[in-house]
Amino acid sequence: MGYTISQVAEKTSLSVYTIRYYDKEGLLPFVDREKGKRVFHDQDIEWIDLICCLKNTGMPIKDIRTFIQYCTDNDAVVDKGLEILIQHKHNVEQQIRDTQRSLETIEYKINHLPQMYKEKFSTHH
Amino acid sequence: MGYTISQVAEKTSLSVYTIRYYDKEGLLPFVDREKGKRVFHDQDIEWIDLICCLKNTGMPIKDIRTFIQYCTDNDAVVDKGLEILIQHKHNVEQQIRDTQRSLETIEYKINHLPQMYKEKFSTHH
DNA sequence: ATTTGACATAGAGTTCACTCTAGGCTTTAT
DNA sequence: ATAAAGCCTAGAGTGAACTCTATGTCAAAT
Repeated sequence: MGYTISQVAEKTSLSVYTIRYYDKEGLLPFVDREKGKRVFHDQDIEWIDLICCLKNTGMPIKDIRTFIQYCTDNDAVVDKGLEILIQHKHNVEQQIRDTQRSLETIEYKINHLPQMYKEKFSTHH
Repeated sequence: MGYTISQVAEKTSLSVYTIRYYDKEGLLPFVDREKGKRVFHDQDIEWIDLICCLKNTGMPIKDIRTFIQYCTDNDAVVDKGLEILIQHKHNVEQQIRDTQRSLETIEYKINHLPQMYKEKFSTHH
């Protein structure tokens, strides 16, 4: 019943340091304490998974904090949290499109590298 | 014939500071000088575009430097540059898949946020 | 002739997201 | 009873990628 910080570190592949850092930064206001020690439950892991997703898709820590604050404040504000999540979803979709465009450019450059090389660096010109 | 640093800044939407920084970091060894001032040509812009693509897809500066060094050394090593580019292409493809998975998680969480909220924060439990 | 503007360098400062150290407490094993 | 392991906090340190400041040069405009 309840995980220690190092068990959560294993489960989430975050370091213990990072989890404490996230807590310090206000990302984990929902974590319980027992005699000063953090005790994590399954729902907490779900929240941390979401936090990791947001981080991995480029949301800065302070925006994640804002999101979590909206979610923990009260029912009225959870909608604002939802709004942030939906907006971020659109950002990530755009991000995928941008990365795909970069990928196309990289593929193009792979095919044209010898030529780019010649034009610029060949002793021949 | 040839662009100034601020013209290149406009074209690439990098700042003048960033371009100088990249040069300092050895990313732009191909840029000519005239009386101490950098003079950029169209091929240089193509190289800078590639550099931006690599940066935007998460390649660290020092790896970009290595790549550029391979490309500028001599014909024998340009193949090594090509190899790096192809490897990076695979990384980016993986990165897109990862981001798509994160996106799916975010979509799932959007649908389950009210429930996650209730389970953890509702006064009712 | 002087002022303005764009360029240059060296190096300091900033921000972000960790990552680690020092020092302390508490439970468990020997 | 002492040592080891695992938790805690506060705060210092790190590395990446800029971003800016100070200072200086030089060419063109007034």
